[in-house]
Amino acid sequence: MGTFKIGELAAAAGVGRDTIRYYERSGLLPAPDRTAAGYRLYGDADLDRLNFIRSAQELGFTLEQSRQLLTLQASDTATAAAVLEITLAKISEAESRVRRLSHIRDILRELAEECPGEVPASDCPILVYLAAKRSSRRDEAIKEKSLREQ
Amino acid sequence: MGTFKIGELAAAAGVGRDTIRYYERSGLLPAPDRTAAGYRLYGDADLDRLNFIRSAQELGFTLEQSRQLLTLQASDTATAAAVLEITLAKISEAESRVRRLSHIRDILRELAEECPGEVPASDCPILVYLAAKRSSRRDEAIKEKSLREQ
DNA sequence: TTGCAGGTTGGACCGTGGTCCAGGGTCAAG
DNA sequence: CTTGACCCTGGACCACGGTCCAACCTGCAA
Repeated sequence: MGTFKIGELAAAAGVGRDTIRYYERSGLLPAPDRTAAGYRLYGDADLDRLNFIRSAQELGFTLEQSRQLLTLQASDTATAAAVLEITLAKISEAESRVRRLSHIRDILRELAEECPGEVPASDCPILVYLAAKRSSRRDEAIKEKSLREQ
Repeated sequence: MGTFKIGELAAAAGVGRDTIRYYERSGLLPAPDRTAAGYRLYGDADLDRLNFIRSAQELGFTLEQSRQLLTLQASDTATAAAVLEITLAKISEAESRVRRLSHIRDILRELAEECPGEVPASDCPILVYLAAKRSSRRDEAIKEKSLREQ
């Protein structure tokens, strides 16, 4: 309840001042009122908005998606279905990342288990695996896309 | 068997020419011999090296880690234990990412299930969750570090 | 009045793994 | 001899989510 200068808002929300200005530039926070000297003045709604964004970030939403969610929240014509759509997409993204990471983890676990430790590095099954012909490791083209998304 | 120009090596390895030059700059590939005209000339060992790097990338290793693994492979004093150490670190990284992503996925699934779809967006339980006071959502400081690692 | 903490701006920079471009040189085929 | 495909270099640019900087201005306390 009340108005904050940028440093106060930053402290309240647990982010940096620069982050707040960055969010403003990115269209996540509205341009705030200013004092005569040009200082930004914020209110409780801005703190709520920042907290919303932080919660969304923790759930894996990008800033752009957070922006969309905030827009939906403010809309009086949008329905929950639009929010659900974004959420379902995020769920399947999380699912495929979990699948891919679990797969990697399993391969690494197997290799680590086989590794005796006290042999020369060049005999290490992990390096042998990495040096092996790639012909069998299947469907390169498919995986290529998901390399960025690990 | 044979020597390649950069385009041939790129095609054989399934990467771009620029990627090969980038790897050279980054110390992942040795500076190759050149023709009189300055063209880079590669051999089978370079193709093997590129394939090694690609395999390592698919297992989630960074280029820097790939470089370390290649160095260990080439060393005649290093033991497999050094490779194992890198691998174990990668495994626990994968494990914590899987935990985090699974947690997110579960929260989103729950919220999505509660969402009726045909209500105004602002009544959507997903948005309600994001707008809720953050006080309960625990241990902010701890999570903060892992935000980048999603 | 002076000092210092805070505010302002525009713009550069970070990591990661590339990708693209301009402006040139080279090489083999037709 | 020209055309086109390939090669060279140095440097800019991409996403993403910030972070930091210089150079300046403001507001409050001692």
